[in-house]
Amino acid sequence: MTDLTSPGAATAPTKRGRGEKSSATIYDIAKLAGVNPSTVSRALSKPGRVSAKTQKIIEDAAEQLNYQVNPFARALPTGRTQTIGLIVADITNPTFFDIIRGAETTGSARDYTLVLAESAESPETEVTAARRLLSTVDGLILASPRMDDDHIRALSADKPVVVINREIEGVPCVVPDVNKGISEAVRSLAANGHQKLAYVAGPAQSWMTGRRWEGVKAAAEWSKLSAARLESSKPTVDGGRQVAREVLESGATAVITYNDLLAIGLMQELQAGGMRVPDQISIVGFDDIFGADFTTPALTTVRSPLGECGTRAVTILLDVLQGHDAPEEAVSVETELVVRGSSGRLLT
Amino acid sequence: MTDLTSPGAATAPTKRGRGEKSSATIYDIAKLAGVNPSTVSRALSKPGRVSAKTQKIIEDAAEQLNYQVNPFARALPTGRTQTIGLIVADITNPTFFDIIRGAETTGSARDYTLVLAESAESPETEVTAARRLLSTVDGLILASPRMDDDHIRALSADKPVVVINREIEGVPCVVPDVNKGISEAVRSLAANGHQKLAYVAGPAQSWMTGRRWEGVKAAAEWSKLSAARLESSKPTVDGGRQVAREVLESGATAVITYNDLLAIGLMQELQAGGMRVPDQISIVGFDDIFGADFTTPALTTVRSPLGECGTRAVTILLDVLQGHDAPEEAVSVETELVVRGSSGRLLT
DNA sequence: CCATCCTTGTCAACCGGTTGCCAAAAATTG
DNA sequence: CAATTTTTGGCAACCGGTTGACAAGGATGG
Repeated sequence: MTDLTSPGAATAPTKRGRGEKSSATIYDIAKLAGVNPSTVSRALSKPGRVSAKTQKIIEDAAEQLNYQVNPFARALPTGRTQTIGLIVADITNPTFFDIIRGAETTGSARDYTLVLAESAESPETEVTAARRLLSTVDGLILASPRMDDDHIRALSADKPVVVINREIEGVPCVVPDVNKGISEAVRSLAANGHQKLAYVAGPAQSWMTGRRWEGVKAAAEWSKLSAARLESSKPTVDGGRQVAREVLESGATAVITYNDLLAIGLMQELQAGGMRVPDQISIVGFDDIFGADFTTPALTTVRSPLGECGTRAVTILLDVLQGHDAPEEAVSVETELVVRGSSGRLLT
Repeated sequence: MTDLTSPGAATAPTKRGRGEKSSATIYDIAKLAGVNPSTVSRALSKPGRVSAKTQKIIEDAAEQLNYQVNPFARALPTGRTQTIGLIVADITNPTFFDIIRGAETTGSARDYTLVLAESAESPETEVTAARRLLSTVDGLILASPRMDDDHIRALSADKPVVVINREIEGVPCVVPDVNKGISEAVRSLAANGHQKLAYVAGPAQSWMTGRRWEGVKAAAEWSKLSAARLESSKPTVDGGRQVAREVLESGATAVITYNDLLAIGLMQELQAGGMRVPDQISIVGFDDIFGADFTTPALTTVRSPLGECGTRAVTILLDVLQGHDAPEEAVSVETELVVRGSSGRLLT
């Protein structure tokens, strides 16, 4: 365990005259070990470039001085910062929590630090934030970016960029393959006697909302169900409540929503209006966010492995940084239906 | 809007021979403006040190070259990075989501970038992460830290540190004042005819769990209720389910839990066992996390303004960085009872 | 035993800013 | 108009590493 209490009082680095504790530099080590600073640099970062003997001496000295590289001094000539940036559209949206966590954990395991920024759903803010981050990180991950393809390609030309939840020609992407999960959902609904399906769409600028609708449409066709597309005002609990009336009017007995928040809001509003879920209407959400199982009944949902998306994105990014090639095709991660209580047999 | 497409082809900075786009330096600007690099540096960072005329010339040149400072080059001599670190105990714990968001938003507004790390509830990991971050950020925020006071003080001696959700002598802290919220909760329960109260505690190493218990005990005494303390295995939904039996056996008709997750798990388990909430038992959570209103009935809870904690912590940190003094006392933010459906009159 | 090659450490330049010190230029004052 | 003070810009050192070029030292081979 790192010992924080001993500032190495014996052979203090002593740089600033005052009592300030400043960390040791490679020059301090060099002096202590009796070699040239550049040798220290090599010993510490170029394995094999220095004889085992000197290596040992230098490492001991470094240890004794409690040396830590100054990341900025290193970054200046090399450009490498051991840092990756992550930009999410909305920090409050739980969809991103898992992505953040996956990215942080994976990065951390490979000694990279995560730098986080939010675009607040604004394409302009996103571009600005991306530009700002790009200069200080080794690579960038964009989760559900709102800016247009060209901007992303421009960033990508500068430094490695990986995109989550969207496919962009020429940029490595990690995208949940919605088809599997959706067909499971639709098949399950069909098996339970449903015939009229509704899809509640998300925001127009989200690439995913269209993708999911296509999946639903195709699966419904295959299972010989009818499918109607309804629009929501915003992809939140509130938005879900607001679309409830439309859902009822559509006559659908099963609803798949763009995301879980919509599903939860919709369910709350329908239940408040006296509808029984799932007896009278089945509701299936999307993503399996935190809290999806807090509802009564618990929400059936198509799980997107968001955490894995974060993990994969970081992995790809770090691989690219190490000189590997990025996957040509978008990397797809599997989705699956999680059956809970909000969907089931129709009991009219 | 930032124009990403024009790399300034006309007067390209031209540094690396190859087609690589490297951004312009102050030397490029100096040449273009016909002044010394140091003058450029001053014009760009020391307002007033340079005559208005030269200032203008330099700014124009910078604009034309699409100049951006190199943060590392600046950080090297100054130590300033325009960056703050945030360490949370558990990224998956929704309690921290709001803190993260508050911190990111506030920092961003004052042109600071947020660097995020997780300790995975381990004191050792936390110390390591803190050490690693500390060297690259201007200041550090520790949310519900798990390491001991001395380690925190050691960090604090190095660079400004602000702690959230814990009080430590000599370190600026932001702590929700639980008393107001708790007394509201207990008074409300007493008014609803409850007499036996139980408190479900959280993890022992959490400073907050004790604090909350004391609040509950004091408020119960004041309102002439009995209060029993029960232990949970872990502060999660699962932990809540596991403690349900004990709660029943305690004979309490009202429960206050260390956090919302426990409350939600507890409620699910009790309901699964046939108990009616709130008719037979009232449940009050803590924090008002995302999803607390997804349950049926929606959870009554003592809201901790976590987002505000993040905001306040960043504000204090940046103030300190600007030379202001840190508040002597721990800054306390108000908690309040949010009455929803899970608490109410006892109907036996 | 000397020529040759490989290993290993040193020198010095460089990354891109910041800043103390000084002198030239401008402004103020008598 | 000269003397003095205040601005303003330039010089050069420095932050703490990295790295190409090179030479000294050691091992190997003929």
